[in-house]
Amino acid sequence: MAGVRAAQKEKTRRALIQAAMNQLSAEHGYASLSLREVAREAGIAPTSFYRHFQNMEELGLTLVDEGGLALRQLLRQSRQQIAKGGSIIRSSVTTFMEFVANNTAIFRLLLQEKSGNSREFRLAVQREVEHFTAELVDYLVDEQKFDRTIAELHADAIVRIVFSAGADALDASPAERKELLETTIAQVRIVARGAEATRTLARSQKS
Amino acid sequence: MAGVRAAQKEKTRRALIQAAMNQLSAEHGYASLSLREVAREAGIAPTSFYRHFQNMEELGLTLVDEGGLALRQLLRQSRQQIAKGGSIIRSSVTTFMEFVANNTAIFRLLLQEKSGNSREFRLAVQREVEHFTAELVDYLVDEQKFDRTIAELHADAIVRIVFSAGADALDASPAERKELLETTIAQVRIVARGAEATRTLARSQKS
DNA sequence: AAATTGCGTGAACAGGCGTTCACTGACATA
DNA sequence: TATGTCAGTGAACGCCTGTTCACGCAATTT
Repeated sequence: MAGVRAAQKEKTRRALIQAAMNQLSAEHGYASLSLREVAREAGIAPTSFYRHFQNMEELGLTLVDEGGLALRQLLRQSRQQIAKGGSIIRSSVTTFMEFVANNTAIFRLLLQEKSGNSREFRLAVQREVEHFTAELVDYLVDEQKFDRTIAELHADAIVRIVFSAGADALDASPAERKELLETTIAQVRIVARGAEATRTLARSQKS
Repeated sequence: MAGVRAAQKEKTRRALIQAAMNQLSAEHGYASLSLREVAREAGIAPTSFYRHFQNMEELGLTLVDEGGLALRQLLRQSRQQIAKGGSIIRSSVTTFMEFVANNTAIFRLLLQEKSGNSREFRLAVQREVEHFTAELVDYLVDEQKFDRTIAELHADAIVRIVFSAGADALDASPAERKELLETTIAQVRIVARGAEATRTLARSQKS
């Protein structure tokens, strides 16, 4: 009843997930990931893989899920920093970029599969990103009193810019990353100013 | 001296490129593209492949080159239409989205390899995108009299947004694409307004 | 204590892969 | 007309792949 058995199973499951993570890199993407190699790295026989996942695809979707979870944790972390005061934009973008730097493999997976081969994968990643955007929209509506229509455009634009910059950061040196960070912050500010101007415009047309 | 031989060689070379294009799809990405399958579709023996390319990688880079070239030509064409009058932003974004809709395979390749496995690929795609951005910067500086610093931020932000929207368009239905187009146009306008506001701000600080 | 469950195994399979090699035969050159 | 070039070939290679199967054996249940 101690569940020694179940614990051992979970342990090898984690080993498989970790092995897959380790094998993911810039040169060796998910598509060219083999069941046998993953099993080898996890230290089990290829056949045992099937005790835990039906497919490599199922493993992959698990990775995407875990990546999304990590991203959401990041968001929460970022919001706490905002509460302490300081520039909302700077602290959010900085946190995001730190995540990218510290979780290269998982972010690369998310990006790859965002425009990747499997429809199910793409939808899974898209869901994660939408979640991200939705929280930003709520923030803009609640805290900054934007119209929902403008806030949606605004948030979507920011997410697109920041994710795209994150992608570039993967290949960048620390110095380049620093520059990329500042550029991105400046761009997000431009969008914020543009959204503000658009709001003013809408108001003047309304009256 | 008629060059019958050279013509035939070029023809099979094109057949190989076309075959690779045909095999590229949402489900079957470049990474899982096999020399033998490409040769089969091109109607030649696997061994003959080596008469034209040293690697699959070399073929892939050719695809990226051709894709980028096509995209740039299209946009230049679009800019000529602009000269005839009409909204710069609308016509550019529309042209871009039409390209994406009509060249799904090649655009998907560009996106995949932008965050893909091979460093050389990534750099090749990055070069294409930078080329793209550079042309936009020049336009903003020459025609719209922006400072180069602001123009660079501005152009980079636009390219990030538009490419990201293009990626989403790949999976979208015609109706969704229409909506995506309008959203993107609105976002680009927001960025334009933000850049304008930023320029005004910079001027008032200077004086 | 006996019976059952289920994770991990090693052998075996058919099939795909990239790449080499010596060769053919149509075209180009002299 | 004789000679050379070179795109295309088919067989063969060693290697890696996903998946099946029956089996052992420790944890669990009865």
